[in-house]
Amino acid sequence: MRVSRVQAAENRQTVINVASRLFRDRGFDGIGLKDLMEGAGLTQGAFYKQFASKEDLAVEASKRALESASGRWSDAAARNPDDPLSAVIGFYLSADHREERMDGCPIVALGADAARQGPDVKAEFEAGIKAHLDVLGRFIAKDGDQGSRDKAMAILATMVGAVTLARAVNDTDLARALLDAAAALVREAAAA
Amino acid sequence: MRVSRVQAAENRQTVINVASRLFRDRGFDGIGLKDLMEGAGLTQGAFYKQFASKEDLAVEASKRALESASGRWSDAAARNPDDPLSAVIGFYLSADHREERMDGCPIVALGADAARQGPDVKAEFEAGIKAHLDVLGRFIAKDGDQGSRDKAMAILATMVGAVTLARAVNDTDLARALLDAAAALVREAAAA
DNA sequence: ATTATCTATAGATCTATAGATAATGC
DNA sequence: ATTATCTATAGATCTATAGATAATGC
Repeated sequence: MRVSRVQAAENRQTVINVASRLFRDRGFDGIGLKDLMEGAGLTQGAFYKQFASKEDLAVEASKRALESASGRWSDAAARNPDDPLSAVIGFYLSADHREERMDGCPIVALGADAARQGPDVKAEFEAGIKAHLDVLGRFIAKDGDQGSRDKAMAILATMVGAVTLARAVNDTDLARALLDAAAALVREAAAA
Repeated sequence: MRVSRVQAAENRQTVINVASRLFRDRGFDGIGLKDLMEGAGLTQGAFYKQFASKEDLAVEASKRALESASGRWSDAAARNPDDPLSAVIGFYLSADHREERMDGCPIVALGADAARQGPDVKAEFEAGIKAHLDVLGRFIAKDGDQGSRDKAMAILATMVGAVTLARAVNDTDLARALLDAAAALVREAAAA
């Protein structure tokens, strides 16, 4: 039954990856350790050799989800160096992103959950939000633009809020209008 | 043990009011029927004569919270007819609002939770979001302003996103900067 | 010898229901 | 007679722990 250290380390990573997706889909309180471990092909009993508590996993899973998310932003920007903002808007403020909670932005999926968690989870969100702001700041900054950090903060807020609103309504036309209106404001803010 | 119809109706309203606050504080999955009912001075056993299910209460509590929230917006606007936008920004994008999850905006506190709920909860969020947009649209509209609904959508997204971000971080200075940056963008958007 | 995972379980809590009680409302 | 609330409980699930197992790693 015992596996090698390498395998155990891999198992740990698999649990974190699974949790980063299932927490986004169902919330920190919406899924139990049994289902999380089974999602990684293990049983519940193996959990506590790998993690100190469910909250510990929430910290690791948040970190993983946020790093993946800011990575997606910089990848999209790198693939479209002429217009990185449009690249990010294109996937973030899209109907697809509205529908893919499990693989979408963790700030939208779990930001309100994080507000109810302890300082360790919030520390990961803080780092992840700063990483998003860094990516945004890099491509909206103009020569001698003092306020690009402030612009990045307002733009990130607009984008996170728009997807939150779009997901909270039934009407897909309203959802689309919310995303489009946010995209327009983001473009204005970046151009100003 | 039985109470009058009037008293029973009052009890129902109390449970809904308590739930509208406790759900915002802890999430739909973060609090059980026992604590909800005790918060209203009743026992768990009385629940199912009043509500069909926990989800049914989630629907009623969402409706109550959202109506109260859009009411707060129009009240603030009515008290400051010269500058209603500043009135709303003043309380919504404030440090106080960041800290009062339980009595604050339900779109921020429960929007991501609502995305995981059934269509009935989402219908209440949709109605509540539309009510917020109506209030906003009323005081940002200028003569012949075709895009005021779009502007209202983008502004609401910015405000909801900013409070979400501000609550997800530990650093209160960063939280303040996020709220202030959003306020600046909201003013620009409304003025444009 | 150590240990990652397994099965099994403790003890708490969850949603929901059943039956008793006591007051209302006819 | 009806019924809002109560106590009690069913049955499921939750987090966490204990002890067995079997493979690793020295």
